[in-house]
Amino acid sequence: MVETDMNRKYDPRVIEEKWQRCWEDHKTFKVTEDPKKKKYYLLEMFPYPSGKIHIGHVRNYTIGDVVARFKRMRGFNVLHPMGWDSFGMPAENAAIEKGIHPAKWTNENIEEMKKQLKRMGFSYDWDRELSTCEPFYYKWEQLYFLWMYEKGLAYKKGSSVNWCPKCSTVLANEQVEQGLCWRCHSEVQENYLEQWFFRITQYVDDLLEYCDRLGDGWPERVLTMQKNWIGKSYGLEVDFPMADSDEAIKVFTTRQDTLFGATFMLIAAEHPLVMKLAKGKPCEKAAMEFVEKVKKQDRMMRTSDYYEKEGVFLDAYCLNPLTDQKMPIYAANFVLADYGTGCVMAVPTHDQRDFEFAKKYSLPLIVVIQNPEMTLDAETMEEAYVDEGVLVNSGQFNGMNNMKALDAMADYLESLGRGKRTVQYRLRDWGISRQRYWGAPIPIIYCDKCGTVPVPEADLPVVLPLDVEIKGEGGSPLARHKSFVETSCPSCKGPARRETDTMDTFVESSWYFDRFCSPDYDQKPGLDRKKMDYWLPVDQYIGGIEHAILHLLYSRFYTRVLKEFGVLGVDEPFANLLTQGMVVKETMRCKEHGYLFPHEVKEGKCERCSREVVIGKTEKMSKSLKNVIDPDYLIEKYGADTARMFCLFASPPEKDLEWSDQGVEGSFRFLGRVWRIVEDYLDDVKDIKPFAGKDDLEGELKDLRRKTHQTIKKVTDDVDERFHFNTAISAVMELVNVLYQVKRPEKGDARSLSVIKDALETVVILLAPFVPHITEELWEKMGHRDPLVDAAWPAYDPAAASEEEITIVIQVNGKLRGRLVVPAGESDDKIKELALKDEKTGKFLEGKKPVKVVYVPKKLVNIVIR
RNA sequence: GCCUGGGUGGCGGAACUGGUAGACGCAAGGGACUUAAAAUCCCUCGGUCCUCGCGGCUGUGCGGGUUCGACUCCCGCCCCAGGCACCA
Repeated sequence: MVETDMNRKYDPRVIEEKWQRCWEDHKTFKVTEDPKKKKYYLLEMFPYPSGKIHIGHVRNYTIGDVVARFKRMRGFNVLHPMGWDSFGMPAENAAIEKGIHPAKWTNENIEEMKKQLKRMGFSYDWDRELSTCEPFYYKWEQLYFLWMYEKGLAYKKGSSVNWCPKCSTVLANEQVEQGLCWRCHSEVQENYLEQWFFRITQYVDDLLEYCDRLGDGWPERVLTMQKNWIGKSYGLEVDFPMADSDEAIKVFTTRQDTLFGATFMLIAAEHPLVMKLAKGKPCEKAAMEFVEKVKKQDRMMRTSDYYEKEGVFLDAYCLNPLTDQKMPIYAANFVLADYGTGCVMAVPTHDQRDFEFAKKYSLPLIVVIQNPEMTLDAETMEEAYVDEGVLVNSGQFNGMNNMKALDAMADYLESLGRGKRTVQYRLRDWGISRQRYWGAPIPIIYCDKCGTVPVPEADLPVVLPLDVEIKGEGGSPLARHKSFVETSCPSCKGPARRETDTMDTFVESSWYFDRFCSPDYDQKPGLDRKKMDYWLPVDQYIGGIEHAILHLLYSRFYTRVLKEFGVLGVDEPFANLLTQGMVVKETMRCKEHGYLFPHEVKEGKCERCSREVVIGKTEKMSKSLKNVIDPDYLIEKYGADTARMFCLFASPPEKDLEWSDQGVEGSFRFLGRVWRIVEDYLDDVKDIKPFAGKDDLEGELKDLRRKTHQTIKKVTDDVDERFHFNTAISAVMELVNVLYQVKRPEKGDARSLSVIKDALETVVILLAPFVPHITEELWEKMGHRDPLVDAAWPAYDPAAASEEEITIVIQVNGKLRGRLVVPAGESDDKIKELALKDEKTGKFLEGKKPVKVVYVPKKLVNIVIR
């Protein structure tokens, strides 16, 4: 059959669908454990099924797919799964707004997004697909909860939460906007609720310590963020005796060196001690009002600027344990109740907050660290002195450097029995209770007689009932669901109530990567240890920087818990982490119609009113700014390969990707260029074997062969070691450019054509991980029966890649003055000699004698003159 | 305020341990093909000066320094992005 021009044109739609079907039919990406092969577990952060994939997903998953396909070609047994983080609030909101059941909404979204992911040609083993909202999944999470409860790793305690009285539900911090509920704008209250917690603090030192061991595989900044979040600080607990009783106030400080300068005491407003001290005194009323005010202030804190430091005197005194000086006690709005002991010794001379407070309430100041540059005077100071210096007014410690005195003073206080070295952390236990419907039920039953009773393992899963009424108000739908709530006590069989809180969705995402290793395993404990041992840890994890702290920290914690249960055997879940940048695009707005979608702009004018469009800042793509690109549209117009190509080529993965329509066009053009050069040679090279590399070549063909092997090396290094796909692709572009430059050999010139064929095949193979469809098609056209996806990654031949001539740069005093082309094997002495004799360079020597000649082998000669 | 990144042509970005700054792509300009256009293929492309050369000077946020030689290392400063933010 004669091929017409039509079916020889690059038509992405046809070939992409063809190969996607082929991969699906052959289950190409299905993997099983194979002890003979080296495993490679590649994972991208699974998506929340919000409806459609966005460009951020396209980028994230394309990066992962390149690595997965590359590793596969390198002979690894690659696990590359995909699933759905399918519990969460948007589903509940959709239910409230549109009256669709969360389950229906979620599953429809999954359906749609799965179609889109398949259309991108990602190499997932879909047989391992999981969805966290299925009982089949969360059943095991409930089991781990029971085990954690047993070990005291899960516990219940009272804690304060953001509470919206109208919606009668708890709000996450990010759902409180300027102290108001994000949905109904009622004033958010502080509410004290019994909540479930995971004791993450039990592993705090281990989590911190391993930050350093993860060193090579994780980005530095993620580790610093985690370390800061954990916030370990070494200090001292010091007792401050009350002036008129035997009791004492305990404070935590890291600055015992300033203790002689502590002139008053501060207590967090919410601290019970505040009302205890004020009780029955004239200040009681003022104290109570103050506490109420601060509680409200606290809600505003996140969104407002610094608020003023305020306090109220509690008409009580304690004593400085070293000077016995009387210290007035204040309740203050800026002291944190849940850090340290909730009480703070105030040193106004050396702490800016304390300084401001002291000025406001005219409290005494004593300088205890003297500034070596300029003598400090407590009377005239305008701000606290917070740098290093020499101790003064500090008894036997006078004259010491304050940093050096830290240990000495700790020893002294410990010897007096008034202090004790301790460690404090910023990290708190992880509150996992959510007063919401669309989440995994917490497997606990409350009985009036027996108290808190865990659901017996045999009764798991506690299935989330689907027949609920979901309204915006009136609290959790679960709490209103009679047949769910009303149950019998597992221990006394009497009437009992179920826990109606569900778990934070971060719990599901803390172990999904484990479940991917044995997604169908239906025996206790839901994870098959043999498979865990084969696949874990994840060799490469890829996702957005927005999860740098919470998701990654929780996953690290959960891994430790599961290890303790013997469910798996690794210390850390993710050996290597790549955090990819955001996708950004310029914003466009019209004076009349506000932000505009790209399709609403026609030739720089607003489609509706023909006004000039103003190009705004480049920002992260978001629906509200309308600077979005629809992946479906891209695929429709250019195909998945072009979309992938652009995401990879425009910038390295860790940087932000700036969207450019012209850049997409360029990527499409390049693929067309590859397609045409292969098509062009196809008839001539179809039956020719690629050049095998024994006989000598000359001229252009030798250059082409050299370039071919240099490209293999460059692409291999860029992809394998650095994940720099943009430079890898430009290397292939260079090779393609050379192919276009080469003079076309005669039809019968088999030897020359074999070199061309080798170059063409190399282009196709090297591009395979990036653009799998077009390359698979071209591979087939070139006469291959076995699919490219299973082809071996080429090895480069160092001999073929080596240059026979090298260019030596000649510098005079570090300035480029000339070039020298010499045979690669030329001796150093000869090169130096040639450089010194060089005519052009000679002009710049001004007849002077070189003082020195620097020679960098195979690179340059620098002649130094005075 | 503190902690991370990062400032390179008109633009996105290269330059891996100090050794030819600007690979590759986009945009722009020119040429070939075409009746014409599109598509395609080829060439030019940091600035500046002139004697247009295989040319000189200059140029990687700014100011210093180290070095034979600095986009790269050190010190000081400016700007941008992100994270944390009263943690005692």
